[in-house]
Amino acid sequence: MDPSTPLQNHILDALPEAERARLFPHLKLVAMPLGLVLYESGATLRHIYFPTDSIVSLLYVMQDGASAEIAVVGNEGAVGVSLFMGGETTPSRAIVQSAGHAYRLTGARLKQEFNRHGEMLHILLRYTQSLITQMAQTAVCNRHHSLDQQLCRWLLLSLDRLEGNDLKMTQELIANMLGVRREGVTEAAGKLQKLGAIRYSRGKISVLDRPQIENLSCECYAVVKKESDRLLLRPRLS
Amino acid sequence: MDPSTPLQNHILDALPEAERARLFPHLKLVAMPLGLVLYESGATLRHIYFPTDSIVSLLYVMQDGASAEIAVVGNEGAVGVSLFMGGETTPSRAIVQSAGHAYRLTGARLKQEFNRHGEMLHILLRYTQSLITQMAQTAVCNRHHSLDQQLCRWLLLSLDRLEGNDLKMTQELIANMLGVRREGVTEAAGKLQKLGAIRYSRGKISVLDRPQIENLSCECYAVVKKESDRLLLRPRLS
DNA sequence: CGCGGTCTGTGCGGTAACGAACGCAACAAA
DNA sequence: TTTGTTGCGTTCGTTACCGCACAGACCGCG
Repeated sequence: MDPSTPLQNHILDALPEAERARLFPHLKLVAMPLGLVLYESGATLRHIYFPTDSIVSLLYVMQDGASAEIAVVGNEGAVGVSLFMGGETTPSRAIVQSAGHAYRLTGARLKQEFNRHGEMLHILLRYTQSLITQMAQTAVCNRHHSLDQQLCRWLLLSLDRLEGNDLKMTQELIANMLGVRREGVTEAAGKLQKLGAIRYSRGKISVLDRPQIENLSCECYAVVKKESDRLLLRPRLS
Repeated sequence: MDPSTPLQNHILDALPEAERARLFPHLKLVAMPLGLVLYESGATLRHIYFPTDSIVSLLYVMQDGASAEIAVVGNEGAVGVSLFMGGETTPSRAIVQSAGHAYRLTGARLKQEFNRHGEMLHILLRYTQSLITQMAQTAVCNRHHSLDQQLCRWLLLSLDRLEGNDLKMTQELIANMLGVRREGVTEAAGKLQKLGAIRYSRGKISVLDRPQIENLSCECYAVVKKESDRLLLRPRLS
């Protein structure tokens, strides 16, 4: 493959030619099967991952086994920011939520590139800020919004990171992500289905009416989306 | 004042002699009165603040006026990380939660120092990671833990950033931070008072039995504290 | 075809937090 | 001393979500 073809990951694609060429030989395209754990809470990260057509959830799992999603990462970002932030580990778990692929880079190579203080550094830092926004909004959303609204937000976040309008996802798994009961998801999803906004059966959800979902969602989705676009799509600042 | 005296802000104090000396002439010690808004949602940041004896809350305020605290910053950190992360703004508000002082640095000077890629960069990035941890844990806590537990967590976070065991804070303000009703705080605080863990009246809270508060708190406080210590107190890595 | 596992639907009692309203006490200013 | 303000306490009905239990529906497989 030619180093100049798009890699389908926004961060890699945003790199200037020289940096991309330098990095390219060290990128390894790997499969990301559903449920694969990229890193565990507290475990030292070996690689950073740049998803292409996969989605990864950053999940916090509590002592009693309950869990909550902190953020979701797709082809707009990277998994393993603590590698270049300096901490090497985080108290959360990264798990593949939608199967696909990702480019993988060893921690050492990443730090090498990061320490050249080129565009890679700035892009990664801006991405990290958008990740921070997503986490902050998740906190707010968990505090104030209903399960129905949160489900809509979650569907939209996933949809934005996928081709097409279908996602393979059981209600049980969604419940794990949102940190709620499976029955709660059944009920909320049932409402959406009655409204004709989605259709689902046995682990496959088809979004039929995205505008309606956006309407039913809380402001959190829009805030994150807007901030994310501002940080990552707009022409470089400073 | 001599540039080598401790400044009572962990980030500044952790800088090597040379960087501290370079920065010192540009630091301005400013008063931080209760309620002062350091920046509004979406507004361009002019300065970065390094609190000494003050505490700043990062608060998200929703369209309908409801609010939720995202993180809290004291003398362990800095307010305005989006300046060096590259985004210049954030969708949250920074408001002084406990009066005191802070060192202030213009955004331009900060970026100048940051772009020298010295120790300042690494310290700020590690601090940012600890901030990320705090936000993530806030999200989890909002999802799964009771108001009582969250109040305990909040008290501990504040105590860690203050001298002594008293905090000036009405139940109404605490409710704003936690994003709950004032009555809920009254009830939770009443329980703590009955247990002899705290005493309060008219905006002054005295913590009498900190170990008990730690006991009643959820795991979230300990997780954040531990990760924060790891990132900021331990000898420099890599 | 029948069997077993996975996924979804539903119902029921329990509870934590909500919204609203009101009362009271401490303090400050007039 | 009165009056207004601020901070705290309490009550009541409502609601969203929980935990549990079980039933049906769909799918793959022998």
